[in-house]
Amino acid sequence: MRVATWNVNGLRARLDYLTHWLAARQPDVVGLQELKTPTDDFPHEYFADLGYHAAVHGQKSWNGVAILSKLPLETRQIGLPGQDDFGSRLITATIDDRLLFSTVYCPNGKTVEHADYQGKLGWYDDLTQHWQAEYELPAILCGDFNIVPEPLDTWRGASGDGGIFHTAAERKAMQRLLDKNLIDLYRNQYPEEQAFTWWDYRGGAFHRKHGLRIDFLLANQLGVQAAKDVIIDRDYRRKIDGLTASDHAPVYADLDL
DNA sequence: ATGGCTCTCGCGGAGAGA
Repeated sequence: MRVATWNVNGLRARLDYLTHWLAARQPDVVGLQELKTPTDDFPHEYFADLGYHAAVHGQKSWNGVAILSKLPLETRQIGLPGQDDFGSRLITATIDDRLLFSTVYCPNGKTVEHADYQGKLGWYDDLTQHWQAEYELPAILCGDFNIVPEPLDTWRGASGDGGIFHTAAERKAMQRLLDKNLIDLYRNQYPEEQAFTWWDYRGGAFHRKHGLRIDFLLANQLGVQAAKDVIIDRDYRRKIDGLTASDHAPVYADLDL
């Protein structure tokens, strides 16, 4: 089973590009973030024609998450409890009764001085409280976490410490979540590798290798045991057939499930 | 030091993103 996460930066703007990627990589389950589309406007029939069921938690203009699945899926949770005011940022489903799959779009925080920064930390605390340390199924928690876990995960290295996405408080919040028996699949497979999942659109950041690793596939122990290979799909951060990419690359893993 | 691009809404230009 191939599972993936991708912040598409606008579902409607990315529909042709996303379709190209689905055809090329043939993922079984995809967590999408930043739909910027209301739930009722989600193009279910379009994805059905591509062979995907969908569970959707959308919103006008901003945020919005969804799960695409070739296998039957059953929605388990829509929205992070207690955090409705922060937008549509979490959806969870079981896939074919074999996998618990949750995808999140964690708040950005804007700047360390902004009120949203404290809100981001609170949102993380609620996510950590919501996530169970033990699931009977293999479980994946994936998405755009908007935190750089360690200096290796940013082009700025240790000189980035203290800036938004790079603060000690954010890293502790991330660690408390990981302490719920979650493993970062990419970092687990590549302990020393520097690889990014996001590059600013501006200033040729992609070609200058000025990126961040902020999109993760986290897994419980059963999920880690099933994981075979993890790929950060940098090819799909480039323009393809004149189509503009998201500023995030997809990340996918093959699970022996 | 700053902004550098792209998205949405909606029809001009502002806000958000990371």
